[in-house]
Amino acid sequence: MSLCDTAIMRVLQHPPRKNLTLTQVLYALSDPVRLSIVKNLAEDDGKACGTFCLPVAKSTASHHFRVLREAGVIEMRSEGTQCINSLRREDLDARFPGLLDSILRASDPL
Amino acid sequence: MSLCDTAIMRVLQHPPRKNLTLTQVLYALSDPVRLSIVKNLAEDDGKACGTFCLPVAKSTASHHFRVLREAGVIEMRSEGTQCINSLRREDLDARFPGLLDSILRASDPL
DNA sequence: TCCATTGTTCGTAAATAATAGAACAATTGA
DNA sequence: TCAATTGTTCTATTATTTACGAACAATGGA
Repeated sequence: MSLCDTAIMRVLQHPPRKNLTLTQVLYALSDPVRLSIVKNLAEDDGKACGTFCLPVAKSTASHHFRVLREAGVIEMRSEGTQCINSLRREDLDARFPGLLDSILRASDPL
Repeated sequence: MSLCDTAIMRVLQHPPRKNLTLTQVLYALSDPVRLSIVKNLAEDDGKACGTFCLPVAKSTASHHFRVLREAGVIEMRSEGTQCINSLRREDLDARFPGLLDSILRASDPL
């Protein structure tokens, strides 16, 4: 069955670009676990939640992905039983020029 | 009496440049009150705590200044009964190139 | 249909953080 | 010396955040 024909497709809310706020983005990135997710995506975009090696329980990881999504930092789309994540680079760059790059450069290498 | 001769001079702890951490700085700047302090200092450095128009009580403001100081974002020095604040631009730029600028550019004008 | 996989949600507990008022401390000027 | 100014610290309260396990839901393959 094609993905789009799926009867029940989880709809994840993403804030539109214009609604992104600086403080919310900074807050989302101020947690080590969440920052590591973003750093990981910056190097390898489109990864499923389960492929990240995080030092927290599954439910906690789910929470962190949600914080990133609601801040507008990542986009999540379900694909089968998985959840594919990607960085909202264009939106972040448009709204906060240079911010993401400086943060990625400032953080230690993976 | 000269400032340096003062018998009891409050000694404020400031983290050295090398100890600044990205997550701590991001966290410090993720609060609207603290971000407004930093934006204010970026335009008008060397202001005393009392000259900021903040929507919180004196003790709460004191807390926010401390968070900024302990994250290494601002430098505080006492001068008489006042506390003079300045942005640690050079340290921030050295440690996290472009970060402060992008944040100041991204935030709305005062 | 059954089961494994993947991730979310719920309930809850522990830790953090923001806030304010009151008391306090240091400085300066009258 | 006394009082005003400026800011910190203490204490308490409230709210938020992080965390986990258990239960649940959706998907896809055997």
